[in-house]
Amino acid sequence: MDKKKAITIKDVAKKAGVSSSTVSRVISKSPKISPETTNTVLECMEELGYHPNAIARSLVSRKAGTIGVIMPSTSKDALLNPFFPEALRGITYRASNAGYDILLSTNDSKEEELAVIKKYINSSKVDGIVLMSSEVGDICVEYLSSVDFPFTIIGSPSEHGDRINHVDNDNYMATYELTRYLTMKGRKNIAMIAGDLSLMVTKKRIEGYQKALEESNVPFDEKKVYTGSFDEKTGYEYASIIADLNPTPDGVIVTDDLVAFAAVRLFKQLKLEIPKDIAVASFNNSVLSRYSNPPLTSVDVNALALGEESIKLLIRAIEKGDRGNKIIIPHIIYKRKSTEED
Amino acid sequence: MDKKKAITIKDVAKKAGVSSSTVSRVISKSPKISPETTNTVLECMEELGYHPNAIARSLVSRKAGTIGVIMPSTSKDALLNPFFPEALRGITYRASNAGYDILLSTNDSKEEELAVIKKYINSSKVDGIVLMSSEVGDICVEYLSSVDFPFTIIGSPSEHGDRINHVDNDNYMATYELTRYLTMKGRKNIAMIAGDLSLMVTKKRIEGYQKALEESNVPFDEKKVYTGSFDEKTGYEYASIIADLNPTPDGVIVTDDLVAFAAVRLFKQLKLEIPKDIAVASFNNSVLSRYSNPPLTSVDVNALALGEESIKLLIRAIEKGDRGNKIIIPHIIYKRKSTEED
DNA sequence: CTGAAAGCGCTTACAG
DNA sequence: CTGAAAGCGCTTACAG
Repeated sequence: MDKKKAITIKDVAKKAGVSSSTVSRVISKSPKISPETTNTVLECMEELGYHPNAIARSLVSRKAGTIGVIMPSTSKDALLNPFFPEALRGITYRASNAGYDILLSTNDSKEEELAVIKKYINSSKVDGIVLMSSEVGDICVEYLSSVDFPFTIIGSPSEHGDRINHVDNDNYMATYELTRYLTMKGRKNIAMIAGDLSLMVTKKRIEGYQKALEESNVPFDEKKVYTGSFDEKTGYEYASIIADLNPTPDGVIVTDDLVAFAAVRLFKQLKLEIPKDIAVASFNNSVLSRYSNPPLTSVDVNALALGEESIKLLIRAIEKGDRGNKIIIPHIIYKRKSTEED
Repeated sequence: MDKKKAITIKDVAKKAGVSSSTVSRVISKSPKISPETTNTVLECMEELGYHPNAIARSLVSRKAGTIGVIMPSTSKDALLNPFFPEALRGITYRASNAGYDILLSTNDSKEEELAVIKKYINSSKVDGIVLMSSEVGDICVEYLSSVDFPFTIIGSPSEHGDRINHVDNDNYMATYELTRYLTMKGRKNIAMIAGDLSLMVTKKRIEGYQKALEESNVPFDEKKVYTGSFDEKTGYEYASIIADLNPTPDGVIVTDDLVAFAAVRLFKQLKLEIPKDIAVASFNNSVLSRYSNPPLTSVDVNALALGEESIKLLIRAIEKGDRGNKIIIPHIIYKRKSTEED
């Protein structure tokens, strides 16, 4: 593939009878160019079909005009719920509005993520980075902080949070409210399937759950909090353990619809009625939760807004050097039949 | 944000006591550098913490090292099924293995897509482009062909397909098989909810459906093919129309699980038994199809492979100028209770 | 096997 | 308001 000789700023300059400096200033909308020259230059650009070369521009301006987005591809952060696509949509939307492109990377481990981050930064390909997931003691957060490169986390950092830009839900409060709602409905024996303990969000949610139980005078029993891997299979396994408890819990909080859905299926197999015998409440408000039988009560975390705000924060970090900003996106609890007896 | 003075090839050259040409050659693994010089240069790079600047490299090599991915964000291509995230995973995986980064753009219309494509190309930010969806008479396909820029479609082009790289399923055959399978089960009155007619995939699927009916001596009736917008609401509406037909069809093919799921719910509301009264078969094999009650027979299109192969093709297009290659990814029909009476 | 030089397409002080 | 010149950090013929 040989590329044909590109039309450059010089061609435009020659045609317009000005210097390339002037053309450059027209491109960057510098105010000190007379309207007339601006116009002739603009016309010449049009006629020649000229387009600025972003690469050359980056080289001298030392701005990539690009934001790196680091996304997990599997595992801990169940990729099956619409969280990531939705957040990504918010990210690309805001970024492109602000004139940034998105460099996307999906990775299977934190080590891989770190390698990509270093590559992006060292090769000057990006001006800032969005981390779409973070865990306790996250090595990527650690690294980005240490080199003071502009970045934002979707989620919360486990350490020095006052110096790290992040956007998150109030997961403590969301789970508190969800649990309180169940206890208000008279549930007194509530289990939880919580996800991977290495994730900050899991910790926060367990805290909210515990707090709500305590306030409701329902004893907190850490044995009834099931953590670890997080997929359909886990949903089945934990659900069957929960069903076997004596007495059987009358409520379960599950932190993802997909897993909740699996649990519901198992409960139904065991002839447990939902919500009569056991209420089920969940997170992410995906299609699954709406269409499940019965429909699942679920917390909508507003992934779109999380994505959008992460970019707003990042751009402030890039352009103004802002650090340590935090934005909380409101959640909404959608109450459905899985917790509401008729 | 002022960036600290970067460590450049010159610093390495000085420290190693060689010219920057030599350092450059070491970076690009040019064979004509002696092992000794190579080693000392490598050491110096290590000691100085040197990393090549990808931007500068791109400028002179005229290669961006980046692939643009154009993704629809809404509408016609129901974003709720895991197709896009999965395909994206295949794309990023293959691309990063081949040393390319991914520039991602999500767009709400073909006009927007075209604008982004032009921007990517004109600003030299990408070496090639993947189109994740295409419609009949697609303006992006038209443009990319006309400028002969390397690109691949996931799906099929409506015109001059012999010159356009694309990877697709055999949607004609998949739907043919699915329909035949229903007629073999004794279904004689099969409706179809097919999706947006402006998409190539919709046309192909309708053709396969028609062919199978004809071969089964079941008359094809285009009135029983429901096209147009494609979401949960559509699923409900068309399903209620279908249920009202006289006689009521004994089978329906729906080209997406989410829509099928909505249809199933409506049928159940109307006390139609599935599959006894009406069999339902669908596409995409998402979580929904597995967890639906009853589980849905669904065609798995292997989005991951579609993504991976699209990149393989694109890289050949970029690096070797290949055009007009086509790859067919095998589909798998997962037969489940929605079409299988016990 | 290695170096000096030109150049990729821009921007930006500096000078006028 | 405009231009000449230097430079961003690299690669690549050309020459030796």
